[in-house]
Amino acid sequence: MNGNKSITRRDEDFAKWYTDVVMAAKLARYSNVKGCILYEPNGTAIWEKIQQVLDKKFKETGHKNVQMPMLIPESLLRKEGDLVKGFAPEVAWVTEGGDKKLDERLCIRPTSETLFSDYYHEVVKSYKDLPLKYNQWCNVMRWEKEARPFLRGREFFWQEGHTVHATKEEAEAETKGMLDVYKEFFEDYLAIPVLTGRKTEKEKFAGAEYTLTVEALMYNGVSLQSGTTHYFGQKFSKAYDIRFVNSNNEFEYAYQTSWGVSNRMIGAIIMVHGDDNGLILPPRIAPIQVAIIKATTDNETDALARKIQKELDNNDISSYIDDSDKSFGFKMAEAEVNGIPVRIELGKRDIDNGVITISRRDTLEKNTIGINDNVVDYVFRLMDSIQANLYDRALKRRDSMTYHVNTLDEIKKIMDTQPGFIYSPWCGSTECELKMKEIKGLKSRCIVEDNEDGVCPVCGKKSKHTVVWGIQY
RNA sequence: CGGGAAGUGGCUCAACUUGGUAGAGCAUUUGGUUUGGGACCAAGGGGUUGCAGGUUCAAAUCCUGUCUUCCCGACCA
Repeated sequence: MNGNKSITRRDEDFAKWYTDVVMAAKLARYSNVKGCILYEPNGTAIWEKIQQVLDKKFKETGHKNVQMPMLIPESLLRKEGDLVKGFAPEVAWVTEGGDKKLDERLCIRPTSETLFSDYYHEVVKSYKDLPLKYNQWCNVMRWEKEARPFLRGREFFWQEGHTVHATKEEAEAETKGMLDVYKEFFEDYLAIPVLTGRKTEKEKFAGAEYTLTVEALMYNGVSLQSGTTHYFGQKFSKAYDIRFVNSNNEFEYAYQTSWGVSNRMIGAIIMVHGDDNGLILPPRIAPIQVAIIKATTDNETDALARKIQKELDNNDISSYIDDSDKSFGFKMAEAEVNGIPVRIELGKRDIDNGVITISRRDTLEKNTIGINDNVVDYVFRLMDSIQANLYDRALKRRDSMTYHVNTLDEIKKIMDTQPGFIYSPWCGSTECELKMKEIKGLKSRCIVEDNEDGVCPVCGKKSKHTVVWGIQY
C-alpha cells in the first residue's frame, strides 16, 4: 500500500500527517471558536469507549461519580495561592448574566480542585466520613494560545478524580494506586508503553506537594504527558478548611489527591500507532472491531455477511456491514483510514472456493480461512495478536529511542539525531533543569529514581536522582 | 504572546501582480451501468470570495483593522 490519498506521509511532515489523520478518519473538526474542536461520531465513539473502560476501573477501585458546576466564583478560586498562580493567566471569565454585569465574575473551570474542596469543607465532619473518593467526567477550559486537535485546546474533555483521606499514608497510596490504574490502562488497552515517575518541582501541578506522571513516547520521539496524579497533602484542606474529628476527638486537616487523564489519549493513539494509511486502533479500545465488506452483490454473500455479523455480535465483538453502493476499493480504504482492526472480505469467488478472507489493519496482512471454520475464534485470536503486536511495535520503537547518558555532549548528539527518552543523573536543581532547556527545548519528563552515585551533566555536582529528559508536546 | 505563511462552493486550488459579469477538479443530488483495492456515462444543485470598514463609477483583486487555521518559539492535560 502506498498510503491514503488525503494523508501527508508520516515521515515527510509529522505534524501535518497528524491533523490529516484526524480529519481523514473523521474524528474531529475545527469549530468557529479557536481552540475548540467538535467531535464527530468516530471520535466520540473512541472517547466513549475510553470512558467506559476507565469508569469501570474507577468504580472497581472504590470511586463514585459526581458532577460539579462549570462555573467557579472568583473568591473561591483565589483561596489556594499556588493554584491561582498556576492557572490565573489562562482562565476564561463570565462577567455578565443576561444583560446584567455580575457582582462577582465567574471563572469557567480550568480544573475543579476548588469546587471539590469547597464541597468537602461542607460534608467532611468525622474520620468516619473518610475517605471520600469521587470522580467526574467533564470538560474544562483553559485559554491556551496554541491549539492542536486532542493535544492542546482551550476546551478539553477529561476525567478528574478528587479524594479526601484521614491519613497521609492513605492519600499517598491513592496517588500511587491511580497512577498504576492509568499505566495498566495505557498498556493493556491502548497498547502504549508508558514511563512513570515523579515530576520535578518545576514541572509539578500548581498546588500539589508532588505530581506523578504517565509519559508516552510518540512515533517522532516527542514525549506526551498522558496522565497525572497529584498528592496535595494538606495544602487544599488548609486553604479550604477541610477538617475532621479524628478518633482521639481532635480536629485534623484532611489529606487530598487528584488525578486525571484527558482526550489527549486519543492523540496518543494516533501518534503511536497510526501509519500512512491512517488511524490504527488497538482492538481493545476500538469502538468497532470488525468491518464486514462485501466484494460482490448477491444474496449468497449478503446472507453470509449477516450470519457472520450475528456470530460476532453474540460474542460481543462489534462490527458493521458496509451496505453502501460504494466500490469495493473505497470501502476497504475507508475501513483502513478509520483504523478498524479487522476486516472480513466476502465475495462470490471466495464462497465458491469455500473460503473467506480476513485481513488485519496493523500489518495489512490478508489470510483466508475455511467458510465453515470458526470465524469468532479466529477473530478473537487475530485481535489478541494485533493488540500484542501494536504494543510490541511501540515498545521496540521506544526502546530504540531510549538513551542512558552521563554527559552533555552525549545529550547534544542525541538531540541532533533522534530525540526520545534520555536518562541521566541530575543534581536536582531547577537551575540545571533550565539550562537543559537550551538544548532544543529539552525538559524533564520525570524523576525515575534516587541516584547518588552519578554526576549532574550540567553542573558537575553529585547527583540526587536519575531523571528522564525529552521534548514535550 | 513573538516570528513566518494562508483564508475564494463541503475539500484542494485558479482568477489578485496590471480593479471590469468568480472558474476547474474532487465531493454532493438524480438516472443508468457497475462493484475482488479509492468505478464509469449523462444531467443538475451549490459561492454577496473569513468578517468589518475604507478608496473607487466599479473590489476576490488596492488600503486599514479584526477573526481563524497551519508551521517555528514561550505556557499547559
